[in-house]
This record gives sequence, C-alpha cells and structure tokens, in this order.
Amino acid sequence: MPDRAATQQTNKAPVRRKGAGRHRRSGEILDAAARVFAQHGYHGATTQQIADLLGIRQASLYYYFPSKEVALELVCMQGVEDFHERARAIASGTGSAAEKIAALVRAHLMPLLDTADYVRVFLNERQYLPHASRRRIAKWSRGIERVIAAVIKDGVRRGEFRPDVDPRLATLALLGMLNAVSAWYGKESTSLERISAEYVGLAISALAGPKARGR
Amino acid sequence: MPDRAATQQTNKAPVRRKGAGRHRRSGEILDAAARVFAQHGYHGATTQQIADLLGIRQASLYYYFPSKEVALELVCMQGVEDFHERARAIASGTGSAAEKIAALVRAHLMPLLDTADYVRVFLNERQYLPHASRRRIAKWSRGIERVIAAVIKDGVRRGEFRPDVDPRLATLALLGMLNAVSAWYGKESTSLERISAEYVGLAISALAGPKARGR
Amino acid sequence: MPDRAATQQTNKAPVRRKGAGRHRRSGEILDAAARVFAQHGYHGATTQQIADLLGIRQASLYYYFPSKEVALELVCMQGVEDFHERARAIASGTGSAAEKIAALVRAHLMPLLDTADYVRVFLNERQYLPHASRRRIAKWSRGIERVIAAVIKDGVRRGEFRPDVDPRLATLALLGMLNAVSAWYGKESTSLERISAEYVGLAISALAGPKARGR
Amino acid sequence: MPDRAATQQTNKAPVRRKGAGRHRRSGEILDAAARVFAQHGYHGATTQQIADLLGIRQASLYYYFPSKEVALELVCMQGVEDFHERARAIASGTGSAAEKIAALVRAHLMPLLDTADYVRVFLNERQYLPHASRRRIAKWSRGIERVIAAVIKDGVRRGEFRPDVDPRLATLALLGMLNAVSAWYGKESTSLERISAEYVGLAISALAGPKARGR
DNA sequence: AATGAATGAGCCTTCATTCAT
DNA sequence: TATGAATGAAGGCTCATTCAT
Repeated sequence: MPDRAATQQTNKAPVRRKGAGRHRRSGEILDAAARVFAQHGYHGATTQQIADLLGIRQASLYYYFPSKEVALELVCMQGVEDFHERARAIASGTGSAAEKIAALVRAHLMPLLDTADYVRVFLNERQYLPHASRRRIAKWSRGIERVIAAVIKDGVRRGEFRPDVDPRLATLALLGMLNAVSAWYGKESTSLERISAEYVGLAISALAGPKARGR
Repeated sequence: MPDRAATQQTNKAPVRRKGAGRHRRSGEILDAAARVFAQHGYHGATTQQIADLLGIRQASLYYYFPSKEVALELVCMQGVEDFHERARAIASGTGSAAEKIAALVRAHLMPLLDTADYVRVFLNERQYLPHASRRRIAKWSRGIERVIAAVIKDGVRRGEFRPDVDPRLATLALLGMLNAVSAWYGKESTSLERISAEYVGLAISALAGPKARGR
Repeated sequence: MPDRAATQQTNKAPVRRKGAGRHRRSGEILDAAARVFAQHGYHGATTQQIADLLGIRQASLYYYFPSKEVALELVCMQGVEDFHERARAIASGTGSAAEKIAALVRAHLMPLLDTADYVRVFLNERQYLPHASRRRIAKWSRGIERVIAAVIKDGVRRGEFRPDVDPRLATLALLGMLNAVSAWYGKESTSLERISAEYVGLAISALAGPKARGR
Repeated sequence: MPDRAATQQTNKAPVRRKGAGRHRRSGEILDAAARVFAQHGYHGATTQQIADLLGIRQASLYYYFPSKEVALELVCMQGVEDFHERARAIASGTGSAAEKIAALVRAHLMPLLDTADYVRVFLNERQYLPHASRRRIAKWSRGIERVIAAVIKDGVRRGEFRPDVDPRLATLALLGMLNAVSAWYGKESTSLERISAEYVGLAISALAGPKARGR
C-alpha cells in the first residue's frame, strides 16, 4: 500500500484496484480529498481546500472526479476494501479462535499507520453518501462484521470463549473499541504496537473470560 | 444562553440551562436541533430543517439562539454534562472496582434511551465547534476519562483486574466500545437491557481476565 | 431648544412643533434615534440600537413612531426648522450685509452645541427619505439658501461685497464651509467660539475681498 | 486586491491597483460599485444593485472582490490617492502661496469631472470602513490637510495672507467648501470651470483679505 | 492536463415590523 | 406604556459545478 503520510508523494505507483484511475496523479488527488474530508467532514470540506492542498485550481479537480460525492465514495471504498480482504484471509486460515481474533485486531489497526485519513472518512462520512453508493459500501462493512462474528461463534462452539458471549454484540463491541482508535490515534504518543498489544489482550480476555486461565 | 454582544439584542431570550430548562419552548427547539444535527451532521444540517421540525419559520429560531454554532454548543453541553455527573457519583461510591465498572457501563449506555440525539451530536459533531467552546466541552469528556481510568487503576492495584492492564488504554477501549453503540442503537432490535448486560460482561472479563475466575 | 447633550434628559418640556408627540418621552426617543442615526447612518442604524440606548425593548419603539423612516423624517425636521427661522429673522433685520453674514454664520454654527446629532442626520441622511418627505424637508433647506443668497446679493448691490461674487455659488460655498464643521466638531478641541470667530472672518473676507480694507 | 485568507480561494482573481488597472473588467466592476455606493450609501447599497448595473449575477461579483467591505475600501482608496499626489506636487512647486492655493482649489475640484462617484464615496462612506482600513485611508486625507495647511501657513508668514488666519481652521473651511461641491455638482447646470473660477476667487479673498488689493 | 470566468442554488443571519397581552 | 414571540423579506456570502479555451 503506497505511503500516504506526506502531503505529496512521488513514485511507487499506487496499486489502485477499482476504477479510481490508473494514473499516478489520480492517487494524489484522492489522498488530498481523503485528508480534507477526514479533517473537516464531508459537508464541512470544500473542494477549494482539496485544490489548495494540491496546489491546483478548484476547477481542475473536475478533471479527476465528476463530483465531490463521487470523490467521497472513492475514498470510502479505499478505506474499507482492504479490511475485508485481510479479515477474510485471516478467518479462513488455520489457528485457534483466539489466535484469529488476535490477528484480526492487529490487522484492523494496521491501516491507521498510513491510510488513517481513508479509514476515518470511511468510518465517519460514509453515512452521507447517496443511497446507492452507501449500499455498495455497506456490503464490505457487513462482510467484515460477519467474518468476525463467525470467528467468535466458532470460538464459543469450540469452548475457547465464554459460552454466554453473544457473537453479534461482541463483534460490535470489538469493532467499536477498534474503530474508536482512529479518532485519537496520532494525538496520543502511544505507538500502534503498544495499542495493538493491549487491545489484543483486552479482546481475548473479554471473550475468553475467567476460563481463559488455562489457555 | 450566553449573552449576545452588548450592542445587540437586549431581548431577553428564554434561557435554557441544564435540566429541562425553565421555558418549555427552548427545550423543544434544542431537541429539534439535536435531532437534525444527529441526522445530518452539523455542516450537513440546515436551520431550515430544524425550523421545519418545529413547524415555525426559520427566522424564528434566532429568537432562541444567536447562531447555529451556539445551538451546537448547547446541544453538546446537554449531551455530556450528565455523563460526568453520574460517573463521578458512581466512582466515589462504595463497592468493588468491578461493581463500579458495571455501574459505569450501565450509566453510560442509559442516556441512549431518551437523549440519543444529544449524545450522538456530542460524540460526532463537537469537533466542529469553535476553539473556545470546544475547550469548554473538552473539560467534561476528559473528566469522564479520568474518572474511569481511576477506577480501573484502583482495580488493578487491588488485584481485582489484570496487572498488565494499562488504565489509560483500557479506558479508551471501554469508551470506544460504549460510544459506538450510539451509532447503531435503534437500528438493531436489541434492547438496551440486553446490550448493557452483555457489555458489562465483556468489560469485566476484559479487565479481570483469567484471574476473574475466583470472583 | 431643549438640551440634548446628555443621553437622558429630564424637565424643560421639549417645545416640539409638529406632531412629533407632545409627551416628554417622545423627545427622549427622538434624541436616541438622532444619536444612532448620526453615528451609524440611517441604513446602518438598527432600531435595536435605539432601543438599547433607551433601555427599552425594540418593539416598544413602535409605540412612539410608526416606522424607522418616519423617525428619520422627524429627526431631519427638527434638524432644520430652526435654522430657517433664525436665518429669516437675521436677514430681515437691520444692519449691513456684512453684519448679517456674520450673524448668519454664528447662528448656523450654534446648534452644533446641543443638537449636533439632529444637524448631522439632516445633513447626511435626509437623502434617504422617501420622495414625499424629502420634498417636504427640501423646502426648508432651499429656504435657507435663498435667504443667504439674498443677503449676499444685497451686499453686492450695495457695494459692500465684490462685484464679481456670484451669490448662488458663494452661498453654496459658505454653506459647505459651515456644514462641514458638523463632521469634525467635537473631535477637535477647538471651541465653537473660536471656530465662529475664524469663520466669520473668512466669510467676510471672501465676500468683501480687497475692498474690505476700508471697513 | 488584498489576499484572501490563506486557506481560501487560491484563485488569483484579477488585481486592480491604482490607475486604470491591468484588467479592464476589474475596473468596470469597481466603477459600478462606486456608482451604487455613491447613490445609496454603503449600507443602503446592495450587491445585487451593483451586479444589475454590470449585467452579471450577484454571485459573480465575488470573483472580483472578497466582500462588500473590501469593495468599499478599494473605492475609497481610488477616491483619495490621486488627491494627495496632486496636492503634494503643487505645494512643492514654485509660485506664490496664492497661486498655489488657486492651483490646489482647481486640482481638488477636477476629479469631480470623471470620478465623482469615487470622490463621493470617499467623502461620505469611508466612515463605515472597519477600523483597520479606515486608518489606512485616513493617512491620505490627513496628508492632504497637512499640505494645504502648510501652504497657508507659508502664505501668512510671507505676508501674502492675513496675519490672523488660523491655518488649521482655514484648511478645514477650504476643504469643507470644496468637498461640498461633490454633493450638488451635476444637479446644478454650472460648469466645473465656472465653479473653479469662483471658488478660487473666494478662497484667495478669504485668505488674503483686505490686503489682497495690492496683488 | 488545467484554468479563468461565471453562475445557480442555497445558507445563515439580520431586521423592521406586527400583534396579542 | 410596554413587551414577548414571531415572521417576511431580504442581504451578503459560499460553494459545487460548468464550459470555452
């Protein structure tokens, strides 16, 4: 995944999957949109701010995307696709349920390192997409929920997790805990490494509970 | 309601302080603002939508608050003040750390029953307040964090919770888990009762971990 | 003419001529309007500012005048009526043309002492009156011009003033010089006494010119 | 045109500096603003009226200036800059004090021929500028006053003018007389030529007084 | 690949005014 | 004599978007 930390980037051709544009410049434009949407919210952001970040004129943006709304959809898409991919890979692999949860937690936090803006926009702004694209995007997030819930269910069935854990609610709790990090990560000095470790511990404990002792 | 600039409007518009507010109408206006802000986001909301909800003309809103921004601040204030109050009361009460955490979880979810809009606005829109009011509001939320962290720290010290729990991170995790509920509560059919019970279980397990067995 | 220097006044029943209201309070309300109009201009002034100055509510103003526009007309009227009266008295009196000009200058500057606001509003804001009242008011000012022009013309005819003085233009010049004082009087520390003396000298010299020597 | 706030509008809108301005359109827009401000006063004027005069949509104005207030400042600036320049040139030239006064009077009235709107706006509306720009503009007008006062003082010292003339007050009187012309010039049928001649005569006589005979 | 010029739609806000009390 | 509540009309300004170049 290309480094998006800097405002401007250079080589390492962005591996954009869908039609986000095959050109390098398209990636930069989307990065700028993601940053501005993340900072001001979709409705609070102006195309002018995006253009400023890129050093081009406002009108020039429309060479890259047909509307602000579509830019939002593209950003949201980028923000969630990989999550699902990675979650599915982990879930369908081998290992105990606890190990899978640990891997899922780590994988879920990782993108905050270099695509934090995309993640934030997906989390907070997808709600403002028009119905059609919202549905399109919702599929991915529901997919993630389903994958996690399945792992938890499996852990319960196998006796790894507490029998009274509700997989659906536990999934939402877990995701809430993880997604909230995006809101404060970067303002705190704690490293993603530390956070991941702590959150893995909390998650496993929460699910395994008293019986976890024997693990 | 904060005074307008001295040269402006001596009209003593109805004052709405904490609680239900002396003047019923002011409360209704704020409720409408909260609802619209919650639904569309601060920047996506229009004062026209608020007025429509009340069946009054848009200009009439300005009899009750001097600006959309101040309305946001008032809503945010309402959305957080009580949290802090309740948290402090619980924390300074008697009982084990686990019991306090359980009570805190329940207390934190409770407002979703009848002031969900205020809570949502506080969580998602306070970031768009002007610096001054954001700081004012931040005090309350930092207060809540500190109260919870103190309870967790105490639990660790007393041996109730896992020794390797980081109170600060655990607090953020717990709040993330709880606050996320506001995003989906109402769309799911699960009752607050069920959610609370499950989340109490998860929280205690997460903190107490394997050692919790003896509890 | 009642003292209007202070923001609030007391006795000395205002000798309002026209229908401005026979009550004392009416005078105070008009004083406030004059002050606010003078300070902010008619269009820049708000009824709220007038109300603030009086310590009453905006709506209460409408007990005293039916509209902002009428208030302006009343203020303008007060600002000019006396001028004409006094000018006519002086012109129809006895004395040389020069003596009359001297008296006219003094009389014209005098009102700046305690009805400066009314004068300023008349000078600068009467142009914004609706056609009908503007015409009504214009009569008075044209009257003043005519009176002065007549005195000058007489002075020329009598040989007191330079033969090449154009009475109409000289009148406009004189009035321009005098009226401009209202713009800076009060910001300068010079007393009206000093100003009057100097301006009498300038006016007489301008009109009498080289021949004035023998006077 | 002053830069907009950094975060705003990188659009390099046409800049109009002194003189005709590089971009013709900017000049036309400012002319329209000057005319409307002159006619209705700053507060009484609407941006719609300016747009109507130009045959463009109201929103389009904001492509040329960032606010009505800035438009006022630009107009005021145009209205006064040249005055000062010309006055200084005349004062620092050669000739008797009387000759200089004559030249100053003529130069002061000249702009009424083709930039009357700018002059009127400067004279009557600059008071409504925000503090910062008012100060900026005040420098020019104070400069003009100082130049004239110096010439008068010099004339007194040289014995050309009456010894009892107060340079400061005489300057204010002279400027009042001259500036007042802007209020009625165009409504009267008198030519600027006639007015100038008459006003030169009045001014010289006023200052030189009885002794002027020998000139 | 980008931009200068312009615009339509809409938004927040102000303000004079009304009216029942 | 005054006011609380409300409103209609408008005003300045913003902003996404278009289009010829």
